Parts: sequence; C-alpha cells; structure tokens
Amino acid sequence: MLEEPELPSETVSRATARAADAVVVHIESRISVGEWPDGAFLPAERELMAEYGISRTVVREAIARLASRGLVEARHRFRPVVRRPGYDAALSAVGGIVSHLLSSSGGVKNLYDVRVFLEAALVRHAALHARREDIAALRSALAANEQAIPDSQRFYATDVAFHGVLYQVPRNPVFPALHKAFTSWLAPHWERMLRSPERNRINYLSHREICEAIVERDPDAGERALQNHLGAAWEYVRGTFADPAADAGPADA
Amino acid sequence: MLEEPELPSETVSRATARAADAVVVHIESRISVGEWPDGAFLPAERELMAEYGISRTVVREAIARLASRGLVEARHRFRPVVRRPGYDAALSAVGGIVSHLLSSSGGVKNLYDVRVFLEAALVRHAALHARREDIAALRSALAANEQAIPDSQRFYATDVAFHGVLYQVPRNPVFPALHKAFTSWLAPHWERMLRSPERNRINYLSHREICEAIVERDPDAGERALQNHLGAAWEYVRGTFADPAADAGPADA
DNA sequence: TTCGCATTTTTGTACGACAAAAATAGAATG
DNA sequence: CATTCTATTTTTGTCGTACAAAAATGCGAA
Repeated sequence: MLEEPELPSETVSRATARAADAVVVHIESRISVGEWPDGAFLPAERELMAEYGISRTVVREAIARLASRGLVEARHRFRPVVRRPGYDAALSAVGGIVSHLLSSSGGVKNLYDVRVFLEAALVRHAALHARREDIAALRSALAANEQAIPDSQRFYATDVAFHGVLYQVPRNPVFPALHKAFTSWLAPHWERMLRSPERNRINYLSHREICEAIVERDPDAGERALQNHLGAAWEYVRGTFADPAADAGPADA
Repeated sequence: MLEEPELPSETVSRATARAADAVVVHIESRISVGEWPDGAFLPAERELMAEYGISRTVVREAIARLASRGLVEARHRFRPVVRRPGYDAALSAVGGIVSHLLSSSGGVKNLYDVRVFLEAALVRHAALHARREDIAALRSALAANEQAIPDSQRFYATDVAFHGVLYQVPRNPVFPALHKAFTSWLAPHWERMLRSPERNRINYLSHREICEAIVERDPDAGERALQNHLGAAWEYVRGTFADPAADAGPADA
C-alpha cells in the first residue's frame, strides 16, 4: 500500500533539505490525516527504513525531531507513541526552555507576573460572563478548598483546582493548557513554600472573596481580590529561591 | 489500553537515560555558565566525541535535541551556533506544534481569541499604568500608522508596531515575546487578508480610539475599543482560511 | 594585497554490528 | 482451560566505519 513516498525536497526552500526533514513532514501528514490514531505505536524503525528507503540513522533523527515537536512520545527503549498535538503538548514543548528561563535572573518573577496578569483578566472575565455552571463549579471548588484547610497537601490540590476553574470560564482550550503549564512550571517553588492550616485559611478566604466578587458580578472587586491574593502568595514564595534580582520588587519582607 | 505507566520523565534521575541526555544536560550547563557565549560555534562533532567519549551518533542526537530546545541553532551543514535562550526562543520552540493546531478545526479562532483577551487586558493595564514614555511611544506609533494609510504594506508593519507598544507597557519581557509569537503565528492569515486604504483608515481610527482611551485613563473605553477593533478584524480574516468550524461565530459575512 | 583554485575538514547519510531491553512464543504448572 | 515462568525473537540504543558533498582552509597567481 505504501509505495515509495517520493521524498519531495521542495518543502524546504532554502539549502538542501535534510533527508530526515522530508520524512518528518510526511509522517506529520500521516498523523494529522489520522492514519495512526492518537496513542498508536509508530512502526518499528526498520519498517520505516524500508517504507521510505532511508537508513536507520535518518529514521531515528526523524523520530527524534517528531518527539521534540510533541507529535510522538518516545520513551526510552519503547516504541514511539503517536500523540495528536494539543494545546498542552505545545506548552510542554516549551518546558525545557522555560526551566532555563526560570533559573535566570528574574525569570520566576516575570512568569509569575504574567500569571497574575492573566488570571486577573480571567477573574474580570468570569465576573462579567460566568454562566450558572461556572459559578457552580467555582462554589464546588471553593467548598473542597475549605474542607482541605487542615491538610496542606490536599489544600494545594484544591487550590490549584479552584484557580483552574477560572481558566475554564472562557471555554477556550488554550486557557486550561496555560493553567497546567503555569502550575507545572511554578510548582517546584510552591512545593518548597512552607504551609500551615493558618496560611491555608487565609488563602481560602481570598478564594472566597474572589468567588463572591464573581457572583456579585463585580469585576473590579474580583480583580483586586485576586491581585491581593497572588501578591501575598508571591511574598511567601519569594524566599524559596535564591535570585538576587528578586529583591528588585517592593523592598519589604 | 493505555494504562498510565508511571511516566518516568525525570530527565536524568534514572541511570538508564539515553547517553545523549547526559551530554545535553552538560552542554546546557556549559552554555548557561557562559563557557560558550551567545553566537559562538559549538565544537565540531568529532571534538565533542573525543571530549565526552561517545560516538558521533550520540553527539548528533544531543545536538539535535539542543537545537529543538532552542539552545543552539543548527543550520544545515553549518556549525551549530549557541543561542542563549530567551522568551522568544521559548515561544518559537512551540511554533511547530502551533502550526498544527492552527490547521486543526477552530485553532485559529482559539488562538485569536486568546490574543484578543490578552490584548484587552493589556489595554486596561496601559490605561491604568502607562507612563509618559509609553504614551509617547503610543502616539509615535499612531502617527506612523496614520502616515502609512495609503501604503497597505507599510500599514501592516505600523499596525503590528502599534499593538506591540501595548505589550511593552508592563515592562515584562514575556509580553513582547508573546506579541512576536502571535504575529508570526497569525501572519499567514493576515497576509491573505485583502487590504485597502479605506480599510486601513478604519483600522487607524480604531487605533486612535484605543490610544485616546489610554491617554484619558479610561480602561473600560479602551477595552471596548480594542475588542471592537479586533472583532471587526476577525470578520475580515475569517474568510481567508477554510475552517468549517469557524462559522460557529455570528453567522454573517 | 586580493582572487581563484586545490586540499582538507566537517557534515549528512548509509551500512553493519552488538548488547540490552522489550515483546513474543512456548513450555510447565495449577 | 487459564496462568505463570522461561526461552527465543525483535527492537532499540550505541558503536564503528565509510563516503559523497558541502564548507572551511590554505596556497599560488594576478
């Protein structure tokens, strides 16, 4: 069924294209066409060799490139698994660089500020456009949050879930993906943050304030509450990493 | 059946990691330490072979992985160039996946909506926090925009620049990187959009409205103006790509 | 000096090989 | 019969070598 796929090299206009590039493009198209459904195994390397008439070197390079682009998930010594790209796959692809950026001066602060900025806008949006089911989800998450106050471990999970509801309100799949990305990127710092039921209680009250503002359809109050909430949280995580430039902020501990 | 196989994605904790992984990590550290400054050439493959005592296969895989993460820029048949990762490098790393997402149903709309959402928030922020120099930059961009009305080519550039000023106001390098990413991702669609001096004039007037709202410190008016502006633009680009799900919006041409 | 050409280096690709891990088949057991 | 353990076959990760083509380099000529 698969005759020589002809490896057209016109895809890359400049310079002589790598052989692997054409294979990458072709496999990409086969994936997006649906020849291999999400979760399917890619053919063995030798099979692809035979199909495309290329050496294993090229096959491996092509697979590596596909893996780096998130279209296949290649675990060590396992057959590559086809992954239809999603918004979270896209964001996990940046994970590597982001980890570098986070270790650079001010990286955490920059990323955190973006999160605060985005989430403040999300609260405004929720206050103006949240539907009944959104508010129900928010209240449910808030209740779970309250019940978890004594258990810091569980509180963190419900905390993340509460904020996650905000990302679901716009009904745009990019936002939940962003939420996942933010939490996974910033999680290392949060986990080092000292926790306590008292601290959890304060955070819970902030969540309730945000929730109430949304219910009251008051975007300004919601935005203010969220900025206070996350601003206070920043003061707590600030000490968990050594970043000389982090002190550039309001100089008070 | 995919049972969750405990996902051992810890890069190097497991000893069974790929040989290339260790090399990648080491080279990463050498780059971030500054052993090779930005723009320097990476040593030849054979040299790295000798240094790390590994085969060329592994060297090449390591370089490919570094390239996919944006730490080196490997052009065909040229020595890899070291690139200190920045926020835009991070976002260009997602480019590959995003292009797939854009071709999927509703992908353009989702991304565009996120842009509108973010930019609306940026306008609010600018209206509340723009400094004198920000407003000067905004006015300057607006003037350039006005002068470019007859020349659609140049108008597009000044259009992008005007919106870019909004991303600079928060003084957070993530935002300009996002602006670059958005424009490059959505550019193919914009370029196919038909343009005309009349259309340019309308867009310019929208820009002026946004600028005035910022100067007047009126976030609500600014947000409204921007949403009208980008909403109208969407109606114009909507026809430039064939996406059946794009008609889910208000059904009028 | 600068330009053009020949030589060397380096990259891209191919082929073959082998150890180790995974996948599979087959035998032993209840 | 189903199940578990074992042996065999695949498959992957890595290595080595080889060679064409492109780039880098050096060298001679104008």
